[in-house]
Amino acid sequence: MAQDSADWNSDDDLDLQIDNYQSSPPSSPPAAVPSSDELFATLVDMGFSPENIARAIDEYGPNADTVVIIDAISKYTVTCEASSSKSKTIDHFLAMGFEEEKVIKAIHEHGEDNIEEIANALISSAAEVSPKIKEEEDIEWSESDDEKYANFLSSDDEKVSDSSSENGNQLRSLMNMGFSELEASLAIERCGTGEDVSIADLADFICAAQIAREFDEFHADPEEQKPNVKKRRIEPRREPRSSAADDEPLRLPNPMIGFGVPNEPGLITQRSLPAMARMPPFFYYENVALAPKGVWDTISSHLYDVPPEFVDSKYICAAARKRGYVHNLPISGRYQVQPPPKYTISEAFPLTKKWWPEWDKRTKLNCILTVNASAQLTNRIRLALEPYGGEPPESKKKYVIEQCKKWNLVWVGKNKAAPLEPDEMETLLGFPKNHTRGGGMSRTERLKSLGNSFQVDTVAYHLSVLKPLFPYGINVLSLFTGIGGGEVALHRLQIPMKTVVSVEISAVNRNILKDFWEQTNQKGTLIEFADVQDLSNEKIVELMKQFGGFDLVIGGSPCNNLAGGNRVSRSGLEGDQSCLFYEYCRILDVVRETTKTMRRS
DNA sequence: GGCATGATGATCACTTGC
DNA sequence: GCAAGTGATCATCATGCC
Repeated sequence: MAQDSADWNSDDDLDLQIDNYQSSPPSSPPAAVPSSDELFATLVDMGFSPENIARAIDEYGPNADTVVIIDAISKYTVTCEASSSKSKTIDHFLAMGFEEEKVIKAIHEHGEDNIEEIANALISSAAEVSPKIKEEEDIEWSESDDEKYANFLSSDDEKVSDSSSENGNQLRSLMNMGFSELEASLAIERCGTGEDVSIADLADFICAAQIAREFDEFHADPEEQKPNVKKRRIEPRREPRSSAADDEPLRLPNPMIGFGVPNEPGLITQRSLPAMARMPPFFYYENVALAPKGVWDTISSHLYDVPPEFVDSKYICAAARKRGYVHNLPISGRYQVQPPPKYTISEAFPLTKKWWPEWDKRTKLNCILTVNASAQLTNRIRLALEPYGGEPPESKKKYVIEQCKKWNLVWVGKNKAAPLEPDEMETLLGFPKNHTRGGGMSRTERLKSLGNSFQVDTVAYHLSVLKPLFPYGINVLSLFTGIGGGEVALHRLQIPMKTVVSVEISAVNRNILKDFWEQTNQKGTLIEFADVQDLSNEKIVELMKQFGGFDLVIGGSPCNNLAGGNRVSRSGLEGDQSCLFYEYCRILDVVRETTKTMRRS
């Protein structure tokens, strides 16, 4: 089928296509080197404390390499967690947002044990500074919170407006500490006022409320998110949950848009990661959303309790693809790779419009699978429709629509519905046209590999936050690489790949990635391995020492035993292929531990 | 031997009707 | 609230043709 001439990968010449998408700037192109403000905001979004970020930037300078900054923050965090040398009192007040210098001074003046006096001194000090109004951030509040806040304002107007009241003082004090008025008011409303409730308790309450939103920002019942006043800012790592019985099983969101997708409302730009998930490297794991019950609970529990981000790619491109992504990437500052994917079938394949019957209401295709309809089906549909001109009976329409949805057919002639060609699938999935062509791949193998691949635009949208963090390039460990969806995404984002260590069992898929690497004139190093089970811990450490560690561990383990289409062996994570998920966990753990060791030395 | 083709349900989430 | 119906799903395997 001919393609829209404006399509980003529609040129026949592969080199030209590559040039096309290399040179296309992103819609909101980030600076090559992030400003200190951008860096600060991104690191806050990653879950690092503002105090540690400021400390690291102060120590190494605003132009220091991002990796150095993260490294320094990690060290502070480790030190903080271990409470080895730094006073817990200092940590306590640093976590509340006070400046370290003033905290130390207050402790010196009032003694380390006199918490209340230290707090009062710091608050007085903060009040002397000219008021700095912090803009309302994207904090999710339930309707009941809004209602309570409104009631609070209406019923306690006098208290709030009375500058001499305890309530008003506490409100102002909390706002001076950088909390929003809404946060401060809710804390006062829920904790009460008086001598038995200190500013420190209120600040702790707000911090605890932020922690309480760590998990399941989408799914959790607000009633179940009552924060614990005594909850600490940094939680110890929880042991993997042995069964889903302890917690409510993960549920798929509707609409399935994760933390938000371009062109759709409901964007979320803040989340708090479990403490154990915050340390480097970044990881990004993908698999089918519609896995057997309990599978995603298991996956999440083995990946540091990070809740999956479920996204259906139909909200980004013209084909559905329901997937879960577990990652520790920032979610603020995402942008869509350019040019954006075609959003509907008619936009993706404009020539089909001419033949598309009015009674076929589809605007999106279903998920691209690993098998395709036979050419014979096109003939059967033609024979079913031809006797009726343009208006077949309902029974025929129903049969044809059913087959079209089942096999993802598009209209390419009068009464002629045909399966997608591999290059059309490449377009839908965000790959360069002919990406899977050659390399010794048969048509059947192309279909299988494409059916198993990432939707590049979706993955690129998630990975786009790495662009300002790695202006000088990134080291990637790519597990279950397939045809290189992650690498194509990074390339389309124009994030230089310094090193890619790829592990992929299929020889033809490895050839595809190698071809892509050469065709796109990558300057970095590509190393390919065949089997994750052969990638020993020692080898991983050796590679990391050779290349200076990995910044990103990306991959989607086999879904064969999870996918709904498997009628033979849908046996879950313990299946012959899908059990390789545990290899991803093993390797990620080794990378994390080695990263920690390397950065301490 | 390589490849295309077609037959083979189960599971899950969601909708609908009562 | 519950049961039945509906639709979607990164698949596997045997068979026949070239």
